[in-house]
Amino acid sequence: MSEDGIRLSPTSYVVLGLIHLRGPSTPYELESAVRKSVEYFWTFPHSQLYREPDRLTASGHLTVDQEPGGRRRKVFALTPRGRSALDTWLTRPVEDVFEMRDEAVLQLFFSDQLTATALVDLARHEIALYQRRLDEYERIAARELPRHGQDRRMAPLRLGIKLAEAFREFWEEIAADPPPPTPVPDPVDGPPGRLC
Amino acid sequence: MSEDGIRLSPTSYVVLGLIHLRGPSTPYELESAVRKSVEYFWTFPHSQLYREPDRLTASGHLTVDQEPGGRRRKVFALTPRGRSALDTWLTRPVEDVFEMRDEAVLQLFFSDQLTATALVDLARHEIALYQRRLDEYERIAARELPRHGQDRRMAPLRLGIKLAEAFREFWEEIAADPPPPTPVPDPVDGPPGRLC
DNA sequence: CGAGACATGTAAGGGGTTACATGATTTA
DNA sequence: TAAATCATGTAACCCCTTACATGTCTCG
Repeated sequence: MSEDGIRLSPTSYVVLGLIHLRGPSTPYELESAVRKSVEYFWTFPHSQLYREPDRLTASGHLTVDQEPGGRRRKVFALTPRGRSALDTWLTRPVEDVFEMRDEAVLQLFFSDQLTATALVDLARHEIALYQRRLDEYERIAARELPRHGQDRRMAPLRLGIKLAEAFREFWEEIAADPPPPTPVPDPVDGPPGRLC
Repeated sequence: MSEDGIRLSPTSYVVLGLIHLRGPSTPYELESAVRKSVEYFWTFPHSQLYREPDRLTASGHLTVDQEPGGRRRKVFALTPRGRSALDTWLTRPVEDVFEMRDEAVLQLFFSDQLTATALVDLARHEIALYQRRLDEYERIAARELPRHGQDRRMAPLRLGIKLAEAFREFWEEIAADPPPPTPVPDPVDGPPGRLC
């Protein structure tokens, strides 16, 4: 897709974007920037922040400058090509919408042989998780509000809160009124059910 | 984690779960079952539905029976071990909550140099995507309602609708009232902003 | 100056996506 | 019976995760 070689994944753009915001950075600095920024909606382990800049350097999107002694840190900087890749991406409409890909939801889908109480247990567990998640979000929001107010950097956080609330409400409904399992299909009459 | 060898991913449980629901199945049948069931919240390409059963067979969770002639289809069936893995998974609390991992949200986060109108374009695009998604969900819901009513197999769909609505509303707010870019930090006073 | 924390990487393996490739059935 | 479609798989690559491994600073 890109003229030469590598494919740029969202991870690539996180790296390019953060270096653009911060200026030349070491992987370690990127890691801490991630922790302070996108981590709440896009996590990754630190090893990626060492590997991905190398890839982007090989493809000409970054340059690297390594300290000769001491910690031999690698400082990565944007090249014009990297900058332009970032700009292009920013205005390219994304075709994929979200996917739930939520393991607990998968369990629910396949939960036919679970008793109602077991299901309620799962739901309560999820409620607790989302409540905790919401608490984290609120803490971040409170911390960032004075600096970021309602600017663009805050918007994803508002979305995160919206979504976590939706999940929590969903599981609360399940816990309050656990839906019955799907009746076992009678092989005699009618075609097999659609949602199986 | 499992006693011998392989790690079971959510994909593995989709395969185990569907075979449990349908009985012995070929990958092709699994594919069509996926299309009719979990696909709307957990997609995968058909190649996985050929590879994953092989893995699960190697680990003793499935057995395979291949037709000698014709299409030489492989029919996979649950073993007791596969069945028990499924049961265990069903009651194991999931520790991971959802992650947005939404590329458009990432764009928004890094959209500082975008004009308000360009941002509105992105938002409108997203609104259209989610509207389409919602239409699909409503179509599925209408189709399945008579058979599945309010049972467990329908619950994920309700969640999907809730979430897609949350996304759509979010982008509608962005489009109606595009937030300002984050002010460029003044390097003179104060530490660098948290959300960068 | 020793211990712990901070900082910086590498290696291996796996799961998933993309792409390729071909056999079998149906239909015109 | 040829074309189109349905059906069935394989191969390669790549990103990501997990795990390992080590060096450097800082503070008591």
